[in-house]
Amino acid sequence: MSQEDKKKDITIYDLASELKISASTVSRALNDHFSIGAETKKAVRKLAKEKGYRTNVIASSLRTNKSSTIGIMVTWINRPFISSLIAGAEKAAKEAGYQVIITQTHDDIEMEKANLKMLYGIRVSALIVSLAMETNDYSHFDLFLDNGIPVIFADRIPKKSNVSMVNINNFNAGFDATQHLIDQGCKRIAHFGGLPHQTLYEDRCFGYKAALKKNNLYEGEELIIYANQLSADEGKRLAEQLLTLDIIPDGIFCANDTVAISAMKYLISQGYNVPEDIAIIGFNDDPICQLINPTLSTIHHPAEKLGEYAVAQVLLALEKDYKIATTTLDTYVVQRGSTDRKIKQMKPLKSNIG
Amino acid sequence: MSQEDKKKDITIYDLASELKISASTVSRALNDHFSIGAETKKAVRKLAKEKGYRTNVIASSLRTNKSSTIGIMVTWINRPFISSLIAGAEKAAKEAGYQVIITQTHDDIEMEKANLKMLYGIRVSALIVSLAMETNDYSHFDLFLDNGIPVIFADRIPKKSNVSMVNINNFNAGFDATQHLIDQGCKRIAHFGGLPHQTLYEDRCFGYKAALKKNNLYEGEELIIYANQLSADEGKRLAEQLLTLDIIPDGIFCANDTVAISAMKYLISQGYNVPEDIAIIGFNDDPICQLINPTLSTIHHPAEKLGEYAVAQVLLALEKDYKIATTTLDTYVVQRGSTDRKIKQMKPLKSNIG
DNA sequence: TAGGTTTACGCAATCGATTTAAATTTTAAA
DNA sequence: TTTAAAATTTAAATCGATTGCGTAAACCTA
Repeated sequence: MSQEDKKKDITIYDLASELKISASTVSRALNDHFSIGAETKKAVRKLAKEKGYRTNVIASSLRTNKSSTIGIMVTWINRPFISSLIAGAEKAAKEAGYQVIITQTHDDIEMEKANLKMLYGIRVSALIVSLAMETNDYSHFDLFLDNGIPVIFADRIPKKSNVSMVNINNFNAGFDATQHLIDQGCKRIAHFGGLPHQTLYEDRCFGYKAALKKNNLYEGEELIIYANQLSADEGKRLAEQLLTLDIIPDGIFCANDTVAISAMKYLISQGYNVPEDIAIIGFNDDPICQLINPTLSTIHHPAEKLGEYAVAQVLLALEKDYKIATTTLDTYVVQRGSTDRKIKQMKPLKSNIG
Repeated sequence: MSQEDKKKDITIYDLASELKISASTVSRALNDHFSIGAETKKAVRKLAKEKGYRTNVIASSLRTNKSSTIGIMVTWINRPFISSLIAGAEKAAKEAGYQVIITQTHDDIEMEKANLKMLYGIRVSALIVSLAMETNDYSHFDLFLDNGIPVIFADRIPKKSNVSMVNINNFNAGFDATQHLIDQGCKRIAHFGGLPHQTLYEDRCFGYKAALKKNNLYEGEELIIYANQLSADEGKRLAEQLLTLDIIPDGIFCANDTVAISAMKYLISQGYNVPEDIAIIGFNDDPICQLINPTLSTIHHPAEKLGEYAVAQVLLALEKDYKIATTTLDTYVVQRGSTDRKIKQMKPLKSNIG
C-alpha cells in the first residue's frame, strides 16, 4: 500500500462544509452541547454517521489534555488473579464508556517507570496500578498525582496513606488461613511469605501470627520463610529449607498458590503425605488449585471485584474533585484436599511429624 | 488536588524562549535533525533535561499521524501461550524503541471491533492481532490496511493471503502429535478440535488425518469432535461424548491443553487409565502440563518467538513500504506421562480397549 | 571580490477538536 | 413596532510538536 492510496479521515471540517455550518457547531453538536439546536444536532449526527466520521481522539486529547482511557499497570498479566482483576476493571470501564489500556511491569521498577511515562504521555484519564514487587519508593507516581490524574492502587498497595486504594483484608485472610489449618489439627504451622516491605504480605504474616497467638501455638522466626518472587522455583527452595528444620511443621500457609503448589509437589516427592503429614493452604484461588492432586485449599481472592471497585473509584475521582479513598474487600477460605484431614481421620492415620 | 495546583508541562516553547531560539529549532534539535548545529543541539538537550521536558506524544501524534506504539489485540491475556506471545513482542518492541499496548477481545467480535477503533483512534503505529474465535469476516481491519498501518496476524490468522502473518506449522504439529500417539502404540485415535473455520484448527486436523492415513489407521468422522471454546467445560463434554462411541479410542489428540487436561481428568474419574487405556496429547505446552498427574504430553508452542517475529515484521513494514510476509515456525512434541506407554510396557499391561 | 554553496535557523502553516468571546437570529415582552 | 432577553451559531485562538519554505550568515571558488 503506497502513500497515495491512504483514505483520508473525515473531520468535523468536512462535515461542517457539507452542512454549510461552522466546525465549532459540528463539534458541539456531536458532544450534545446544550447551545445547539435540536435540528442542527440531528443533521450533524446523521451526516456524521453517513460519512463514517470518527472523532480523532488524539486531537481531542491534545486540546482537552485528557483521553477516555484508563491505564492499568500490573506486574504480570498471566497471573490468574491479575487477569481477573483486569477483566473486572474492563467490564466496569466499558459500562462507563472508558477504554482500558494494559501494560505490564514484569515486577521491574524500571519498566514500571517507563510504562508510567508512556501512559502519562498518552494522557490516560486515570491509572490503576498493582505495584512491582520491589517498589518501595513512589515518587515516580507524582507525575500523575501532581497533575491531578487519579491513581488507584490495587492489591499491591503502597505504604502511604494519602492515595486511593482497593485491596483485600490481608490480615483477616492470613488469620483465617492459619485458623483453618489449626481447625484441621495442625499444631506447628509454617508460613511461606512474600517480602514484608509489601504491606499485603506483611499483613498476611501478621494475620498468621495473630492466629498462632490466639490459639497458643508455637511461634518462631524459623517458621517464617520469605520468598523474593513467590515463583515456582522459590516454592521448591522454601520447601527444601523447611525440611532442614529440627522439627518439621505439620502445616504451611503460603502467600500464594504458585509457591504452595510447588512446595507441595516437592514435599510429596520427598515422601511426605499431604494433608496427613503436612497440610498446605495457598492464597488467591488460582484455577490450577482444582486441577492438581491433591486439590489445593486456598484463600479466595475477589480479584474481579477488586477491578470493578478500582474503576468505580476512578469514576468518582474523575467526576468530583480528586478524593482519597480506600476500599477493602473480604476473602474466604476454600477448603480442598490439601488441608482436608477430617475425612482422612476416619481411617487409621499415621502420626504427624513433629 | 484542585485545578490550580496542577504543574504545567514544559513545552518546546518554554525551552525555545529560555534559549532565545525558535521552537522549530528546539524540535529539530530534540529529533537530532541534521540541519541543527551541534552546539545548539547540546544546549537544547541540556536544558530539556534540566527542565524535565517530556515530549507531548499526543501533539506529536496529531501532527505526524503516528505514535511509537504497537497495539496488541488478543483474545485472552490469561492464556499462558498468549501472555508468552505478548512477552516476546514486548521484549522485541522495547529494543526497537516502541511501546506496547495490550487489549483483549474475550473472543468476542464486537469487542474486537471496538478495540480496533480505539487502537486506531490512538494512532498505534502497527497492530499485532490474534483473532477472536468467531471472526471470519475481516473487513473491520480495512480501517488499518486502507490507511497503510501494518497489521500482523499472529497464531490465529485469517483465511486470506494478502496480509502479514506469523504462525506455526499447524499441519506438521498435528501430524507429529498424532504420529507420536501412533508411536506409542495407539491404534484408534480421536481428535478434539477447535472450530475448523479457524485455519489453525483446521490445519491441525488435517495433520491428524494425514498421520492416520500414512499409518493406515482407521479414520472416521465420529472420531473428530469439535469444541466451540476449547475450554475446560468443553473438555469434559467432549470426553463424555467420546465415551458414547461404540469403540472407545485409545488415543486422543487435543487441540489445546485446557481441553486435554479437563478430558483427562474426566476419563480418569470414569475409571480409565492414562496413558494405558487412553493416551492423551495436548497442544501449547502450558506450564500446568507439568503440574498435573499424569503430566501432559503436548506440542510445544513457540509463543514467545512468535511475538518476537511479529514485531520484527512490524518493524520491516514500518521502515519500508508495506510488505506482505508470512513467517511460520516449527513446533515439537514434548513427551510426558500422559502418552508414556513405553515404560509401562515393561510391566504386564492390561490390553487396550478397542 | 563577486557570485555560488552550505550551514543553521526562523516563520508560519498544519494536524483536528475544543472553547471563549462575540455575533447573529429568534423569541417574547413592553 | 421596539427592544431587551434568550437561543443559536460563528470566528478565531488554542493545545504542542512538526515541517515546507525562506533567509541570513559563513564559507568557498575562480
